[in-house]
Amino acid sequence: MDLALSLGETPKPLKFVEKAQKKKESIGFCMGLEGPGHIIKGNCRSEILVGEEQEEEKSGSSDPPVQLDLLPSTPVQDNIQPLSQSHLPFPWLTANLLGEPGSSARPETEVGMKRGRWSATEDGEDGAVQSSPNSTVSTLIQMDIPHYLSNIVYTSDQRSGGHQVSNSRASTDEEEIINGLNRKKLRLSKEQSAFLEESFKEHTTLNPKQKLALAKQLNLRPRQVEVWFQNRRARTKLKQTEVDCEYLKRWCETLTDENRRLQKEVQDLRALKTSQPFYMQHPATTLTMCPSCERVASTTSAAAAATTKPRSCPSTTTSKTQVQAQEQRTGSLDQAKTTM
DNA sequence: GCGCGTAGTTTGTTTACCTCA
DNA sequence: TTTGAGGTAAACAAACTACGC
Repeated sequence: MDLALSLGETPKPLKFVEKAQKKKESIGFCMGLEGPGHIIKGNCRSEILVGEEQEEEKSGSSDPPVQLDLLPSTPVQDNIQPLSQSHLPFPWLTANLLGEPGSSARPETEVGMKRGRWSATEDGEDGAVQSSPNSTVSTLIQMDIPHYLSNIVYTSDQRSGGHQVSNSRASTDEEEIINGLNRKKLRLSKEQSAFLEESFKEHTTLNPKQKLALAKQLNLRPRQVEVWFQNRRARTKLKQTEVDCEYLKRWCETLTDENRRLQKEVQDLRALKTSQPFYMQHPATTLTMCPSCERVASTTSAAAAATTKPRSCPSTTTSKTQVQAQEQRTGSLDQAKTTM
């Protein structure tokens, strides 16, 4: 993102900000400082919602900000409030995020925000910065988001922390044209991704209700949630395909080895056959392999026609002479092998 | 015709690596 | 030799399109 950030200078006004200001809309693209040297930036949600999204906005216009806490240290599941609404699409989805009518005093939900501020504790990743008051680099994003999530302000680290800011994608086509972009792509925050992953574990597909609830909870558009699930399913399938391919590859190698071994055995038997005229006294001999013991045995064509199982197979009823013949053949084969 | 899912594609972001001053 | 800036390619993910059911 190319933002002209400079300390001590007045940032260039953005066209769409100006435009929104003229419209007396809260566009929510905020820049500021969070302590000395703390650059604060972020593109805030300013979106002309249509259809159901617009309805959502209207429905919760007076609600206080929702505190989300996606801190890894506070697993979502551990903070699940007992579901008062059994119809909630996800067990870890707390009811207060669904914008209950008349519920002005919502309990806090722990999804990464505390008092409307992302904690963004992304420790463990190369130089990830905690967005604490002591952090040197943090991004404070104030999002002008739907009213049911209004006043949410969260911090997120910058590049070092990986995916951040991103949130609150939501410019209209008009704005995108203004910004010279046909398509804006903003990365979801780690918290959002983690939350979506959790929900994906529960359901790989979403019904409209679940999609809306998730979108609300994560402050994303339903379309974003939908796309995320689509891509997630695609990734899962791709991964599974790779695993299957790997398995088939190994299986193919095994079969190739087995085939090579058997061909070698056939070759040995043929060599034995030519070196021992004893076999020539017999009528047409067929080499067959017992599927159970994988032993190769020679049988007459009549016997082979009668059964596919070699008569020398230990698993079958064998006569004394057959065993002796097998032993004789085996011994000859071993002898032939040692002389090779 | 609408809604949804999938496959394939496009595009923006991140990151590692390299070069050079 | 070290360091930081800048360029580049690969990998990844978000978003889109076309198509089928």
